[in-house]
Amino acid sequence: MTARDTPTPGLRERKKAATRAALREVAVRLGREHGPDAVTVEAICAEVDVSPRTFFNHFTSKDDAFFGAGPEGTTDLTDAVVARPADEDPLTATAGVLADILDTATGSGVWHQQLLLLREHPELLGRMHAATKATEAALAEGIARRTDRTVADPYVLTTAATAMTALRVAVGLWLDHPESPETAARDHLDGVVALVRAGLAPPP
Amino acid sequence: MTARDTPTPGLRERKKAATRAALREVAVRLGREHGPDAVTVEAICAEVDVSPRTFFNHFTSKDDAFFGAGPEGTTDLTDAVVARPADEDPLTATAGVLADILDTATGSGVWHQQLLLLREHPELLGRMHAATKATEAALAEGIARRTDRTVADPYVLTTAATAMTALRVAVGLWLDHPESPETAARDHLDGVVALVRAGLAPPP
DNA sequence: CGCAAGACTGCAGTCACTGAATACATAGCT
DNA sequence: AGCTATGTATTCAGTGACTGCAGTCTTGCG
Repeated sequence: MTARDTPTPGLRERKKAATRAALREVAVRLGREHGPDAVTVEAICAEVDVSPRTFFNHFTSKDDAFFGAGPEGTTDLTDAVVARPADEDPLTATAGVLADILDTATGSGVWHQQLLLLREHPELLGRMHAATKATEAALAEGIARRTDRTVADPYVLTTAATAMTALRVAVGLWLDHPESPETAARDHLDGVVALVRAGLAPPP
Repeated sequence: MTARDTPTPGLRERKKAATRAALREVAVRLGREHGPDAVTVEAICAEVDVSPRTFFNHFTSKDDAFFGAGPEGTTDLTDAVVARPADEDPLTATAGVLADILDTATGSGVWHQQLLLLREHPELLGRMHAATKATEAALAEGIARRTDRTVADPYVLTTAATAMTALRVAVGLWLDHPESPETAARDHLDGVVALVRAGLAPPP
């Protein structure tokens, strides 16, 4: 969904990506072991064997290491929404894009660890909000183009915000039900979206 | 909505509350003037004439001074949702509670300043997320009691989350339209809720 | 008045984070 | 292969958020 143009991005960039991934993995693991606050940047860097300064060349803050904020293009999201089948209404199209992301994300082991870290230490939730907001803005942009409206339009804003909320609720449900198979995350999203589509009418 | 039990809480507590309020006010004002990062705790304390150590006796972090996190009871919210007229569906009842809060909040001058600070410096949004999450949980509890369900129920979670999202979008719209009178915040919320109730169906 | 509690202060220390100068490896060109 | 330009990692020095501790002063109460 991000970049399909670089089959071999060059040794230099590969090494950079490797250290970045190593830093994130160690950060998440240590965070789950001892709690995020108890983990110092120095400790993370010691395990990866890089200097603390290098850490901040990769991540703008310690928290950035915990949840990706990696090179996930937000403009791609806008295009993805626009590229959805024309017969889908805005909510369906947006939810579809999020569902696709969910399918690819559930395959990542680090992603699950990140979610568990978030669940165990809710104080980190706030830090992730920035990334969520960027995603929401990208979705709003796509919805705006699709419906020939502006990004300040109440309908556009509400739909984008609600879609992100649905994703959040769905992921929460998915985490709360570890008994179901991993592919169920998308199903949760579908269920939540169905509730929204019904106008949140009280069920029988 | 919070405490109506202490007519005169004693001189000591009044002075404490006064310094706390002074710290918050100065923090918000300086934050809007120079940006949150450029404002040092030392500068805030210098203006209020207390030691920096005292600052951290009142607020756990510098950001805590920017948005209240004051003694706003969350249990009251749960009761408020339950106490709504029985003929209202869950979404209506929840939105009604939020609308009431909105009405009282719009009267506060500091509240508006805090919102403007948030709008001008979105990186602070994340720090407020914790408070939002607590509010959402309280709403979910109320909805659960109202509908005779559990707080883990997808419908309950989705409704509470969507209501909070609606509030967020409505406040955003309100801030974007300073030309309308102050009482319009509630109207924005009504509009957003109406969109949700329609299942976010694409408008003509 | 005298005493206990609590709010405030100063100090020392840790750690997140930044800018600048530098060493080093890689990429691209000849 | 050799040379150069570019980007990455490192070292160093410094700022500022935040904490624990020990001690002072004010307030509340008997």
